[in-house]
Amino acid sequence: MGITIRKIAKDLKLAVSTVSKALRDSHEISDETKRLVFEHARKLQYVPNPYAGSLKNRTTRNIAIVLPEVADTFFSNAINGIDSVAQAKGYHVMVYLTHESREREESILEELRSGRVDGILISVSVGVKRDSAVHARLAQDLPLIFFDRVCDEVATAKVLTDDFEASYKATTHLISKGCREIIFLDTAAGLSITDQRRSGFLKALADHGIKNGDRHVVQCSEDENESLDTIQKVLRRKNKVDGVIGSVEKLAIQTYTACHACGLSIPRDVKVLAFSNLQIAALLAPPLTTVVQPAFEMGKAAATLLFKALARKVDLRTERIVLPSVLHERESTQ
Amino acid sequence: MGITIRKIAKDLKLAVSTVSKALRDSHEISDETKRLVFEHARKLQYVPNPYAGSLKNRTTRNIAIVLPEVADTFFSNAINGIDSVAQAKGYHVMVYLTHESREREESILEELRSGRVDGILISVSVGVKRDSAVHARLAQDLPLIFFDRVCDEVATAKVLTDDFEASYKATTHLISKGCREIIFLDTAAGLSITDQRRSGFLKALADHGIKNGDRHVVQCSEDENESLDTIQKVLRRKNKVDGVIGSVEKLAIQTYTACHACGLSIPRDVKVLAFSNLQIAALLAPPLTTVVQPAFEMGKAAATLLFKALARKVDLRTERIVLPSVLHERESTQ
DNA sequence: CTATTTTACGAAACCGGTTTCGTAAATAAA
DNA sequence: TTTATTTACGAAACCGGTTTCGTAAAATAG
Repeated sequence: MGITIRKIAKDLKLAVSTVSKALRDSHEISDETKRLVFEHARKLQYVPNPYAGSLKNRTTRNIAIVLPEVADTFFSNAINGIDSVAQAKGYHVMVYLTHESREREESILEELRSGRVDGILISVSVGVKRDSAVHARLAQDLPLIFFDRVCDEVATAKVLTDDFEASYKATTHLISKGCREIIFLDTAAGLSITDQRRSGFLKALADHGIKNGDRHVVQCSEDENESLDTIQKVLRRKNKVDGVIGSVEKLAIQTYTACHACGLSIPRDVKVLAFSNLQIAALLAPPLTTVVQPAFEMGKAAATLLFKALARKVDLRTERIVLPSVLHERESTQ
Repeated sequence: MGITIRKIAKDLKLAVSTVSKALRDSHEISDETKRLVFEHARKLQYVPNPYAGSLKNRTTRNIAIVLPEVADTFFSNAINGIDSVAQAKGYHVMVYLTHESREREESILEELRSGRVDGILISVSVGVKRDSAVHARLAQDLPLIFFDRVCDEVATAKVLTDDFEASYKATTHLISKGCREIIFLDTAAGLSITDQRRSGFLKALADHGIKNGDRHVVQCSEDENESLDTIQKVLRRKNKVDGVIGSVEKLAIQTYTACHACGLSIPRDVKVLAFSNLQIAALLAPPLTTVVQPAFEMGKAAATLLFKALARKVDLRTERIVLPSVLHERESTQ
């Protein structure tokens, strides 16, 4: 059992309330008494129980990050951004991994209605609908902010990148390099971000006179092997693919693996480009052209917004922040 | 304000204690009453406040992971391993990033004595002494388990890899490939793991008749640019370096960058090998030979141990788990 | 010097659960 | 039928803080 405020009160023959007030530096307490209390608290190495007071003022100084996975450079950098703000504000970060399971995500959110955290930052998993009732209800109970992967139709704050524009630019880049038979590797379920990226892709194709854009979109699986298989089949088909866009990081890696397996040379046979935050993209064979999202900044922006909401300084329902991605041209699209 | 047990009691004209017991399926309550309570709780979407009861039975179902950073494949995979166990046990995971700052780590640990979490899994940052008093004291207050980077002299559980042996093997591998002028890139401060790895390296050199092993150890900086600079200088020195071992992942990446900058060919001019969990090591130019730690399993083992401790089924002071690393030979050491 | 205000502190309620203990009613044992 | 034991529930204390409110003593005003 740790040191409590009552132990200090007893030792000093003071009332608990006096000690509590002294520690909170209340004007009701004399400087002399405060000194005594602080000194004794320090001697006993008193650390207040965070959840005791939390009951009364219903605030835990905990926030939750809910995301598909942590072994992904975008997400881990976003966590860094969030953590940088949280640490500065004296908040604690709880991490919840959904592993791209809608069911798991929903049960986690259900649990978070309990008051374990004061607010939530979330990047939804595949399979979550854009008007998810679970997310909508949670957003009414406590501050909820979407970052990157959002539920468009849930009325709360969103922190995004310019996915449509970035994808349009990336596609144009491939076209300018001479690609005509470009494949857009899509994720299994409709993620908000890949929807945007696909739209940008299709618009670019259309604007450059490439017909039947839909034919260029390939649905991949969540299962790694299955997905790898799909990509290989596509690369081997008759009308030769000369460009590939990976809509998420994983697919870029799989594309490289698939090209190696099919004996295709990047960028000679096929040019590859991906949405990815891999720091070592430049060290790959060959260096990979990437659309890099400002992951750290997005996390930071989302967290900053959350703390504003906790201070009731903003109405989350109308907040929407869009940060720009950057295209890094490298050898894979030379 | 959420739904409380008192609200349910009032609605049903029962005592709070009755509702509490009913919800916990106490034998003191009749099946009929339980049914009523459960039904009403469900209708009201009651979610118990986790910290209310936590006051009485001093348990939060929260555990903390304290680590240097999350944007690192070893750590993010370890988190996955920990999370897999925690989720299964119904525990919640708090993540604390130290960013390799001893001061920050210590202040975090100090805060964790408050009862915010039931136990701690930690991989210490550089600069933490092997007999850190802060860590030792915390280990007395609540279950603390070191994983990977440990404080040898703090008497509590440790989950490690066979760093000495793995490094010995890795060095032998380089020697067998003809390397004589092998450089061991060490981290700035003495981490337990790099100490072990350095020892294994030196032992292998000695066993193969290479004198003055210490001359082969190069201290790198925590600062990325500074470290890169150091590596480049080493690569350019007169008695040509023909092998490099990166003791941590970051250094491997920097070595690649440095070789590119110096115009050195891997593996022709210099063979490179690193302790790294990068999944895409095989896609680098050239594919990197790595010593891979069982990150996920280590996290899992550490978490499992923690839950055993929470169930008072083990004495952490004597626990020590060592898992094997695996050497993946690739082109960088061909 | 009395009346009023301020200062400094204590008693107790409260937050939302859990747990102990007491007890009326129902059931079983004698 | 009387006594002993269960059964099913309620009252209240408790966990460790915060906060409200009441009040002696000290300071200030009149």
